[in-house]
Amino acid sequence: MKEKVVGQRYSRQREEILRVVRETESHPTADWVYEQVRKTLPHVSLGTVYRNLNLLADEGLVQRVILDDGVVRFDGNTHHHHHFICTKTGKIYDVALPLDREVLAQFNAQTGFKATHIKIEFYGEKE
Amino acid sequence: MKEKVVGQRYSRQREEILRVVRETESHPTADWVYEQVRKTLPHVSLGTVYRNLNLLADEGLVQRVILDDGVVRFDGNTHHHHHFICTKTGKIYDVALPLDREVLAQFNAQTGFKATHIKIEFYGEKE
DNA sequence: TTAACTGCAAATCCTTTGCAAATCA
DNA sequence: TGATTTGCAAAGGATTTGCAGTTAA
Repeated sequence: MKEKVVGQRYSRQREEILRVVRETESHPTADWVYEQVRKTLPHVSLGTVYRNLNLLADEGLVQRVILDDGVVRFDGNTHHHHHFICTKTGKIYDVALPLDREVLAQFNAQTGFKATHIKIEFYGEKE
Repeated sequence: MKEKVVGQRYSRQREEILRVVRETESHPTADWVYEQVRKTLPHVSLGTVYRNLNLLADEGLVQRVILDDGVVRFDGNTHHHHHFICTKTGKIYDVALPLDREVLAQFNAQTGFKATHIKIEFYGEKE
């Protein structure tokens, strides 16, 4: 379905890049996305992948994720969520939990800051 | 006090680098540390700063901090703590709060993961 | 037609590394 | 002296950018 995917003009490359990010839960790097997209568009360039990932992230169609290792990854899940990182396998899992309000409230009460949002990373071995 | 600062051999450069990181609360980058150390050791090289920051981080004498912007920073505060990032100024504040156990417990109960530690970033305008 | 997009390659940024000289123990 | 550490400069890896050609609208 060649829908116009952002405010910009349609491009096959962008469509494929978005599809790849959406179809995985692996929180891929730009390079991994590039390798995948190459399977359907062998002449795509890495520059195009970077340009489009950034554009899609700016549009809010994908999320940029940077964890402790400093590696830039992308996530097709654009709902607000946190991450669990398995310390054994390195795998990253999306986790949504209704803890935010509570933690924010406690934090603001205890510190006097006015935090409005929060990002949590959980580490441990996935049971 | 030219104490032997790590398991390795003493060096003036390493001492200065550690001092600079300890004396600021600004969560500096390697480059900022380099500029500061240059004030007392004008011939220090950026490579030496990187080498020592990494060494000190590995020894646990400083902490490496990577937040949403992907920039690698260092923190002389080696106690377990979280960060508050002012969305207006970009300033990073250390925050210690006794919320971890609680959040971890709730998270594990709700998800079935076995998270053992947690990293929280708070965003908002500093009151 | 023409503004947006692409592939390519070069440039940039941050960090690491190899090496010969200097330094600590 | 011998092992570490240094400064320097070159190498590396990830990402961005300039440009001429291509393509969607």
